[in-house]
Amino acid sequence: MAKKTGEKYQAIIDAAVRVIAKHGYHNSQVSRIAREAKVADGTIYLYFENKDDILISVFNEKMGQFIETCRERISTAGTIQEKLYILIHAHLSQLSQNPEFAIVTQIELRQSNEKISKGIGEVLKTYLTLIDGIIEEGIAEGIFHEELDVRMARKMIYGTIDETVTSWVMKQCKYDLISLVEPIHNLFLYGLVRR
Amino acid sequence: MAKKTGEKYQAIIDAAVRVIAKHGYHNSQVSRIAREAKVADGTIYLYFENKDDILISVFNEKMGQFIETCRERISTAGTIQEKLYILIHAHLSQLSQNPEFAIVTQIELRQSNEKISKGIGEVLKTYLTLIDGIIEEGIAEGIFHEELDVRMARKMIYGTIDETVTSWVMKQCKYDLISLVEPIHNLFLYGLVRR
Amino acid sequence: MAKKTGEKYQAIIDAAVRVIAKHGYHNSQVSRIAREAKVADGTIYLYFENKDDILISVFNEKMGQFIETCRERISTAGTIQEKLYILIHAHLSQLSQNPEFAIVTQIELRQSNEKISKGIGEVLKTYLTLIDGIIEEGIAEGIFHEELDVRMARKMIYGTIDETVTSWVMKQCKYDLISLVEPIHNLFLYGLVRR
Amino acid sequence: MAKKTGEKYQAIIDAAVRVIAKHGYHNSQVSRIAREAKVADGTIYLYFENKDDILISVFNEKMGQFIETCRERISTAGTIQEKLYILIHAHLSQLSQNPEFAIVTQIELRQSNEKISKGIGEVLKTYLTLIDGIIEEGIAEGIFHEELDVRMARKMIYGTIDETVTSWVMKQCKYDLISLVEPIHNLFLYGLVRR
DNA sequence: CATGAATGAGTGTTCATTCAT
DNA sequence: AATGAATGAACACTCATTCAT
Repeated sequence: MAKKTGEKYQAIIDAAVRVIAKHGYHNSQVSRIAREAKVADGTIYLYFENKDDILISVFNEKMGQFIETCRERISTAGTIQEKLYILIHAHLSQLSQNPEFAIVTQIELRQSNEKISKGIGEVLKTYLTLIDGIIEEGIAEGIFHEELDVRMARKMIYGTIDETVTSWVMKQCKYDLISLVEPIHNLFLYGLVRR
Repeated sequence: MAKKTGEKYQAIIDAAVRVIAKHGYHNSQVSRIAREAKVADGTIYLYFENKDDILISVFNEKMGQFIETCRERISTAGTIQEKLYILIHAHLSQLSQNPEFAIVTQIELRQSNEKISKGIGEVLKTYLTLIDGIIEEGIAEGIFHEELDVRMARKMIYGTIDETVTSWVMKQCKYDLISLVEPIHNLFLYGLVRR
Repeated sequence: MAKKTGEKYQAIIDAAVRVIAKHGYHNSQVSRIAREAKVADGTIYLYFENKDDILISVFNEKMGQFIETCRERISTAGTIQEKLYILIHAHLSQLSQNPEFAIVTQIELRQSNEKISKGIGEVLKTYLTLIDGIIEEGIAEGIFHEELDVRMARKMIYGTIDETVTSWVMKQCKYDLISLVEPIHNLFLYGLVRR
Repeated sequence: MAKKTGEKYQAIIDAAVRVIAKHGYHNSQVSRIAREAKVADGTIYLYFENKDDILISVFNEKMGQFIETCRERISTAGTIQEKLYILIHAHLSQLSQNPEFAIVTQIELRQSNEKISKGIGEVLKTYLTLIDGIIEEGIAEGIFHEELDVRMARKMIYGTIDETVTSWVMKQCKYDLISLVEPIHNLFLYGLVRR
């Protein structure tokens, strides 16, 4: 029914990101996205089931690329510590370079409804699995604590980075996000306590 | 104009938490909250400016108590490590005992609009300041790394705990949250890397 | 049920005129009138059947005095021409001295509903009858055209004066109303055509 | 945004006149007008900004034609006296033939709010200017008193005719309005006093 | 494929009125 | 007589979705 390809499909996805970033989720009417994408309102429904589907697709498309980029970069790393470093860096640098998308993921998409949350959850899982992989490898290599709770460690990593980006967006993306990679990396590896 | 005391005020606040937790923010009509609180629709507006004000008040009232409890418990602790432990424990145990409120804070309130976000931000700041205090004290006592970036460390602590609670709520609050206090505490103190 | 005397009755009437003149009919809530009269909302209903009754009573009370004043002044006049002059003068001077009441009669009360219109009609009739008396006397005395249609002449007199006051109110009561008595009088007596 | 043409636009305008004339301004809900016009509630908002805009448009559309008709007919007249006669006749005959519109202009539109009054004022001014033209011409031709106050004379003419129509509407449009043209004309030209 | 005019369900808020005290 | 907290009916407007062209 809804065909998920074609240049109009992409145009709508891109328009949606721009509109949501600019006007906020609650002011992103279908007709506004249509206008921004220079298509008719009805055309939207040739490519998307409904409004939620636009939002979910936006996230999937963009997040898909995001994760792929992370995975590729990590694969170039040597040590576990480097992989973790690259993960943090890839996450922050990508959002840093695309503040509009950052606004959408950190703020606007969380203001949406349950159905969207679920749709998003699916893709996020892939990302979390990527993090899990690094942690498990670290344990297997004897670098990380062997009794580490993988899911817990993942929550620390994801939760910390996510909170960092949210703070940055809330502060109008005014400061340099990349400079935080190093301190985050250190916190993850060695924690708060001095030796 | 809107008087923020009285038993009806409390009844509405409590009804709002129940209704939002059960039906979600977007299905929490004023009339539904009124019915749940056993008052007339119009009565709501004797105690609250508007719908947003209900949400903000819910958060302020409940979060106010939450923070106070955290602060009190922390003041009983001896070492910095204990204080951090108690913070994590207080946070998780309180939400653990009130899953309805947890749902509201972790999911529903983030789906609200800008005005609500602002109202919430104020109170949250108090909590973050509480965390900052612990970190600064840890540095001053020479227990934490002296070059620690306080705001970054705070983001790790808050981000990790927040993500932990969100995960728990998303998984229907099925598992024991308190058992996570210990691993979180260890992660915060010593990080991922084995010595 | 509603007792129409007492100092609170008067206080409410006066408060209503002030509130309506200042905030307009559609912004004159019962509670606002009550506050202005320094009585409780419920007290209003000890003196008035309902909101419409306040409005009607305002008009009756004030218009009653208005008509009485007109009648008294006219009785002092000698000729018919003088009586007509005095009528115009009494009408314009009274409203001129009380712009608040003028606003209420010319603008606000006409924005009210059917029931109020009817209540007002009753009192107005008394005024129109007063005008009729002058016209009939004029005809009887052979001063006015004998074939004059009394009701039509009355409509001219009332319609012209009323339109004059409305214009003046719409123009913020900025100019002198009394100076119009003379030209109106001339128009009534001799019409437009030169002899 | 609101496109002010098309058959649905006309249908809504006409429905509004019927509904308001029948049920009164305060009982003319948008949904009622929509039902009468056989369109959906939302369709109203494709053609009108808001409810007030319907009322204003009703007046402008109908009053526009009204004024145009008056102007055309007057242009066929010879003497000033004839022009005045035709003005009165055109005014009364048009409303006489459309009692529904008469009810709306004389009663219901005056019960509306300030914004509507303003919208209406604009068009009315055109009509008053038309009257002014006749008076000025009468003075220039030496037929009317040279010291005539044009604005005052206009108020007499408009006020008298307006009051005449209002009376007629209040009396359920039961008697013949046209038969009043002659006496009104005489009053305007020669006033009350016999020569 | 594409259009965009038309649809109509859904809801926060006001305020005249009541009545227990 | 007086109060004022509580009531609940009423309504304009938005916007996701459809479908005839």
